[in-house]
Amino acid sequence: MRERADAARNRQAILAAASTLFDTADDPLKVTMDDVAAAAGVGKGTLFRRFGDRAGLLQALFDTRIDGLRAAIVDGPPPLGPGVPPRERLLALLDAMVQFKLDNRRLTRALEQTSERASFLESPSYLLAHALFTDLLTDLTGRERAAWTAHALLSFTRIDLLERLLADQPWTPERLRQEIQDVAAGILGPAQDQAGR
Amino acid sequence: MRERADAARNRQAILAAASTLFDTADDPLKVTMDDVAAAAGVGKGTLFRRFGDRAGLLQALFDTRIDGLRAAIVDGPPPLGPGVPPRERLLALLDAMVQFKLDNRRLTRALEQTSERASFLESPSYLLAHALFTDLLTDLTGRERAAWTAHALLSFTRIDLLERLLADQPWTPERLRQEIQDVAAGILGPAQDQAGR
DNA sequence: TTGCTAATCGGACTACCAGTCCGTATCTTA
DNA sequence: TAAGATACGGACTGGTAGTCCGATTAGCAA
Repeated sequence: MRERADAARNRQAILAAASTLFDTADDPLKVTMDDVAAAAGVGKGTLFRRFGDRAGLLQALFDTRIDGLRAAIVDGPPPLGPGVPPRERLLALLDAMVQFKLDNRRLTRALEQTSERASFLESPSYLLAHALFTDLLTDLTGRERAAWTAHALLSFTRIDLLERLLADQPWTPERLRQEIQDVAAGILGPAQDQAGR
Repeated sequence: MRERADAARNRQAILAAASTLFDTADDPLKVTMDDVAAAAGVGKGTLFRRFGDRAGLLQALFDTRIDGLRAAIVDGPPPLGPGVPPRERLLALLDAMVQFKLDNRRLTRALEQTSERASFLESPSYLLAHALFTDLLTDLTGRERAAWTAHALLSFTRIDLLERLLADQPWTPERLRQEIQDVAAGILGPAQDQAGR
């Protein structure tokens, strides 16, 4: 059955209000569900009925924002899309993820630090990224090492680490991205194709 | 002025009780400060006066446990102690840290997931490890890249990542440690001197 | 031993927040 | 337009970190 008109309207109002709140707040962890409900002009019950819990709301917000990137990866043009040599594609994907998280840093922080129990290592977006990375890595490092190497690369994109680095004086986003690329390139091995290891 | 006898006694009682509680609990995040106070046979006020807050208690516990490792690093024998070539020492240190965190996994989990505001990236033990790693890396990768590379290596030791991997069927602690060593070796670049060891 | 003072004790109390509940209001469809 | 299904909202619950302050006790001097 379709969602009732008022329900759909409220869903949008909540997403819009939450989007602004989390982006604006200095500390997104301090944005409460009451804040969101109030800003959306909606009761608390409505908020929870729509999104289940805090993590659900954050994931929904994150999903709408990351959709463009996901599309670009699934069937976009190079270097993110399919049909690119694994090594290049992995580096491009990693860079795109870093960029995305920095562009959405407050929301990302809220998301990665909210889910305590099922850490963000279990979240749909992480699982998806890990599956894709593992697949691409299988060609480069062999099946054995692919899974762990994928985790290793993804661990560079944790928002607390990224933000911590940017808080240090000499780091700019550009320099950070470049260094991540360098280290990642080291993990992937020399550019020349070497069969297995 | 020295700490009063009853205060010192209570500090020990609290540390002992908390140690047991955090190690025993399935989910150390569910151990409350009330639990600790009750188990130690002490009032809540006493607990907070001694350790400031939850993070302070956890850090104090962690510090007592890690002290042996710290001593081994500062002036112990090879391969952890000083006087070892940077590359070897870094790999040994990394492995020791992984091992330590796994041996103390519940406490480590409580610690790394408790400090929300000042994430564990600001904790004394992380800062110490990062400083040491950066120093050793300066010889290997140059000053420029040392700081970031240190973060990259340390990101492999996050307890949620380690535990997540161990939860997957095929991973044993030994295999995990070996894979971490392999990837870390890749980051550090090929060994300069003779092959094999 | 006795008495004095400052440090310490303990548990009731506050503040805060995620998530629930249920009587009321609104939408949908026939 | 009326009935039933769905959604609304905000008062309420439960649970936790951290505070407060009157009662207690250690440490010390006489």
